[in-house]
Amino acid sequence: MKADRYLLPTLREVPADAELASHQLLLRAGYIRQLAAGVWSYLPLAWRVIRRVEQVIREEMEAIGCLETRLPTLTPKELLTETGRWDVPVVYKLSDRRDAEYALGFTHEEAMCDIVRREVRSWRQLPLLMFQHQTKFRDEPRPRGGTLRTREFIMFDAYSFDRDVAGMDASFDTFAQSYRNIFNRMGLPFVEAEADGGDIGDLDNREFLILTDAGEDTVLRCAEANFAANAEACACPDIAPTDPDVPEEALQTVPTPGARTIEEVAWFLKVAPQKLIKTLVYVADGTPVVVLLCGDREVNEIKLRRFIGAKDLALASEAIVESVTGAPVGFAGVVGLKQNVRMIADYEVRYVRNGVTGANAADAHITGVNPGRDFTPADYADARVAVAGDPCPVAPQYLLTDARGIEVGHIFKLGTKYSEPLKAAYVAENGEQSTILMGSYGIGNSRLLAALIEASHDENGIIWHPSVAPLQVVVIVGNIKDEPALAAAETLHDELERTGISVMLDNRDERIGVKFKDADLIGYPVRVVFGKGFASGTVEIKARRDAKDAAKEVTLNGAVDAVRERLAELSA
RNA sequence: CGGGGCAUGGCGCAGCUUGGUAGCGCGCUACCUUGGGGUGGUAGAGGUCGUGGGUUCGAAUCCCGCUGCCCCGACCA
Repeated sequence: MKADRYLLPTLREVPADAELASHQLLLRAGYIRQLAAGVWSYLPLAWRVIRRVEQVIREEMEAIGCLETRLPTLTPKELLTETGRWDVPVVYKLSDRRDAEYALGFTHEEAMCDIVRREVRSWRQLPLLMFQHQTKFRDEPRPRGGTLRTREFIMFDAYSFDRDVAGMDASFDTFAQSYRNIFNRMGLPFVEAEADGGDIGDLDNREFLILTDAGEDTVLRCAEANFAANAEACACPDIAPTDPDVPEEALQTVPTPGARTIEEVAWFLKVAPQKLIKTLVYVADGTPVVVLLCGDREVNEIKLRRFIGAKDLALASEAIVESVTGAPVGFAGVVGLKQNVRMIADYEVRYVRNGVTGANAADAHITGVNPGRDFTPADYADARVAVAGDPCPVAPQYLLTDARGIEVGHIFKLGTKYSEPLKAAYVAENGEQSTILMGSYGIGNSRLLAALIEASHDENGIIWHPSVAPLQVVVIVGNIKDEPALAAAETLHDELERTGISVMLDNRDERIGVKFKDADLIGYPVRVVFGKGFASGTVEIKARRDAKDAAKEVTLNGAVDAVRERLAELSA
């Protein structure tokens, strides 16, 4: 590759719209350009990285016998109607000239399962693993962070089809290990976390994240127990406090004029927020439910919805709150609700002694409230959001710490969630029809582009791992008017390419400082300079991650070997 | 969808308060110069000031509507 014939639109200044380091560097180093909100063009350098990423994944898929396919982007409405996913909010819809309707592919469980239901007959054909690399379309409410969250993005997605649960579990484990191999090969430090499967599937699932402050997700971790979970899915164990027993006080109604929020009531009554029993009214599939939490806690609607088994769950409207409690919003309480509705309390509420709760009447609260004596919830459940400082769910003697993370991969056991409605079945060994069990596995390739940079850059630019770098080596000619140097650099460029090492020859008529700056910005793992030492037969070799002045002189004859050694060392 | 911000040559910005010839730096073109971390100089090219309307003799500037983009939140298969 010759720089004078390449598209290298590097920017000296930071584009105003970019906040994240990865976003700024992708723009400044000439990798991407924006076409619309959440819609990005990949310039030649970025496309090379994407293809490298795809290749690493492809090789790991071949290693586990996962077959590469390419499914359509257009998905007919009828197929998505079979699984009830035509009307999910992120779908881009379009119609043809005969008014037939289609979705732009946002994921491919249905399309992949459709092939299997048509072509797979017998247990002998299972398990079957297939994958593709493809552009997905999702009408994101808010794209952000360059290629971190976009409306059109490149994704690896794989699907497993198994005979039984044991097979599905084995496939899941196979992919989990494959993911570790993939990210390790890219030199990407990652964490595996228990996660919420969203609507895609609610069986076992696991996220692969890289930890960075730029991340959108909060990960809770326990180093001692080697535990990690996405905060939205992290379990909270039911643990009794070790506090000494406190005698129960009598109920007392106290005036709290205008104090509606937890903070206001806690301040007004001079009690700790965790003494307050927060009383929330939800509507689950049309039925009101009262949820109780300690005042310093937030409800985890994902856990709550799952516990109730509801399809829809949302905070009740003001009118419903008033009809359930008989009081304006802000004064709901556990004692003396107007309507008899199901009451679900978070585990912690069980251990509240002499708590405070709304009086179900305007401008009043009740003190001395004790569970068991004054109210009895239908259920105690894990209903709150876990936060840093909470006990670890697997080793409660340790406390969780938090960190931000970018989700780069997610794997799911799907069971029969899609194969059942789509009627994907096979004839088992015993001659009976049986439903196929599925798994699905995704990696956001274009998001990975940003994540790799978040995980590896400095103030001068990107630092690529050789496995994903757009080019392995940049050969810089200090001054192209030095014709022997230029000629020798061209020869080295050709030799390196012949040995299978991708290389950019920076033969532009620029000062050497410009070439150094661009090389650092673009992030080639290894740099070779034809400069001062060339007259005496040497060139300089330096890895991008080395210090500025760490270049080593090698003889021109030894340059190819030296580059190869350096790359091997960087790849380890 | 709620809150905030921005829109002026390719990029970064000033000009707007107080209406009167559209400006700066970088980049780009040509030539000279320089040649180890974005060299210095000379001469150039390039802008319907996001868009529609209104006020005015006159609008980048004042008023109203719309659109686009960014950030926070909601949401996020």
